[in-house]
Amino acid sequence: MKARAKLTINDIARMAGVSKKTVSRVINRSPELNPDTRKRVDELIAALGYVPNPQARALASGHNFLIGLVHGNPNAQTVMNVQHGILDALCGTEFEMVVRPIQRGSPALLGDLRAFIERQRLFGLVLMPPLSEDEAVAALCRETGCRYARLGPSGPDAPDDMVTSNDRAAVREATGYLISLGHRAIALVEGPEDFRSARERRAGFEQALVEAGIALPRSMMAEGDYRFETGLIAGERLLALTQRPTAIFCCNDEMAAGVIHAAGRLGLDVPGDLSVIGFDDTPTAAHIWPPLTTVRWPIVTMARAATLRLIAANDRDADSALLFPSTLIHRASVSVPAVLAGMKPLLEPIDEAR
Amino acid sequence: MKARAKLTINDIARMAGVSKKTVSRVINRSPELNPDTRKRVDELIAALGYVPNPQARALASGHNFLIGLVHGNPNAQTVMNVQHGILDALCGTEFEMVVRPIQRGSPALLGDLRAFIERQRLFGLVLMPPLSEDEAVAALCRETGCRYARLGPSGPDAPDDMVTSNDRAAVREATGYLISLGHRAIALVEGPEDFRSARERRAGFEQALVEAGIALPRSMMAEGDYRFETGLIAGERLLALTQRPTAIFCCNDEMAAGVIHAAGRLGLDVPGDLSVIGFDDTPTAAHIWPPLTTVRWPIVTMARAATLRLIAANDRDADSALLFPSTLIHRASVSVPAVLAGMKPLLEPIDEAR
DNA sequence: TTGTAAGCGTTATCAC
DNA sequence: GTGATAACGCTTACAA
Repeated sequence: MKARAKLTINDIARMAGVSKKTVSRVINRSPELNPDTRKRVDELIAALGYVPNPQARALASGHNFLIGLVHGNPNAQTVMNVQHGILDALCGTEFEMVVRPIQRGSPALLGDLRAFIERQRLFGLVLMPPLSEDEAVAALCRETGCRYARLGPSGPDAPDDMVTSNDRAAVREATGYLISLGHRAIALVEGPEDFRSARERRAGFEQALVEAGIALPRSMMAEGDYRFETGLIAGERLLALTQRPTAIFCCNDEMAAGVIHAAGRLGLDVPGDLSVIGFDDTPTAAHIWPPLTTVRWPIVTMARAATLRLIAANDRDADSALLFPSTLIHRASVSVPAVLAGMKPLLEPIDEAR
Repeated sequence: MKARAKLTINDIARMAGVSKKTVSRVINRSPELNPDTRKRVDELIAALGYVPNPQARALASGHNFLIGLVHGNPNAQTVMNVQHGILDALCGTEFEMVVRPIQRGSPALLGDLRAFIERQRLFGLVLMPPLSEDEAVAALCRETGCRYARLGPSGPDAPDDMVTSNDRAAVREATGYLISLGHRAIALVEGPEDFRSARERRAGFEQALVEAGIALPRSMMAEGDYRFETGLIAGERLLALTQRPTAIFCCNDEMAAGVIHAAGRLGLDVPGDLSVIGFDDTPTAAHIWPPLTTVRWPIVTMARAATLRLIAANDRDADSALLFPSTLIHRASVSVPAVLAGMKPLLEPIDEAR
């Protein structure tokens, strides 16, 4: 355990009575090696606690044992969750995570990213939305020889190497749940158009309404950008409608919190006067009053899987799942619409999840 | 701009007609250099877009241009804010940020940390609470020659190289505000004892009560650990008291959200029946209903200042402020106690901050 | 003030 | 299978 910082490959080579190249082969798990030699060197390395110097490896091999996380995501909790997943996967390996925020939509994006990759000699990059949806970024990675793993919602336009969750199906289910409770005047607070997640979630919402034969007037759809403030504004507009919605599906939790906020300002009771469902299951969702019914996207698991795939030496390790299921988390922000309260439920009651 | 990845110090040296050592001196801003030579080389470097290879520098010099963020902090938003501040400071420099979570209280902590520092040859470490309060960690940094910057609340036991905010004074002010509104039955939800912030905040609370001559029975103090759930439990206990508090100060926002949650469950109106103040001004604080009055700790600014201090080449840059003021953010979770409502205010009304 | 030579600790090349 | 020897691109002595 002691003096570990001073041990070099030369020490190991000398003590094992082999050349440094052989030790290098052991370290790098080269297939062409006598099993006995490997075992002997491996044991010596373990006994002495030798750890190869990452800087020297980086210089000699041309790539660093660094996984980059580049994000331009507005949601702090999502970024933290992704970091969590990455670090989970990296724990116990020789890799470290380096984080770099980027200005979404900046013209310098590609240049900065290239400089980042080349300068740090990144081993790989984890891309999260909305960057994961940018084909130019993926192309840059391929060109620079930097591996990458993408995280995002599935969908017809999703690349097939992406680690995904099925947002559309999840929202369809959530909306279907509202319908099953008797809601008919259901509004939607959308996310930003340039996020595939926003488009997928809207598609799921629309699909559920179509299947139930419910019309969706334009007035029942409000734009948002995934931030609280836009949820607040959207909520105030929707709740001022003559035909006020009895339920609102929001494309993420922050905006749902904004809608609940708007309801509070107007003196409306949630869920008595208005049911609300969000998406993401951020901590805020559980901490607001009433607790928010929402869709849980298994982002930590997905980030872990993506990272494992990234650092997998062989393709055998990489054949893990690519699609992770989202689940509806039932809390207190949803109920039967007031006009139906006290009446016989239209359908069987829904079991509480978890 | 092109082929920047291929340029080496040798190319620059040859083209500038100097030795590579001279180029190295230019890169490293060595003071002993002919200004003309420096200018000439500098211009060539700029013209060619040459960027020194960080891996080679790391290997040769023994330290990497990496700033580590080690955290065992339970609050995701705080961690994100610190990352924000660090990256702000690092933007435009040659440094990158590498993040590493640690298991707080783990016996392997010091060993892991040492391995991390030595393996990555970290240039410096940003320490946030509660790690910033651990003298053993600071000692380890000194021993390994890794610079460090500490973030945390000021206080009698705070080291004087720490970048601080004055939690005690801020809480004293916040509590004084409650008292000035007429509250007398004021409860406290504490943070974990091993965080100095928790101790300082309690001290500020107690000080305010003492100054106003208000007794603080043990029953009016509830333990918490900075997480929502403990705030919920504390709130339920405090609100079940025969002498129910009319105001509760919570040592952070998450626990305040828990208390508001508990009030909601009991059918109590906030702020009508209960005023609540939190600490941190996380996004959740603004997003819950009612919006939470809270203390804003300038954590992003502090992290930025700490990082600038860390990477400052000369001490001239490091003489920036060490103490950053916190401010009380007035929102809707506080009002005059119900028993006094409608009566003449005891004091002048308080201006809305911001 | 500047240059020369010797590393830093690995991996790559190409013999054996 | 294994081992000399040369990179990798830079910094640090130590000269000049």
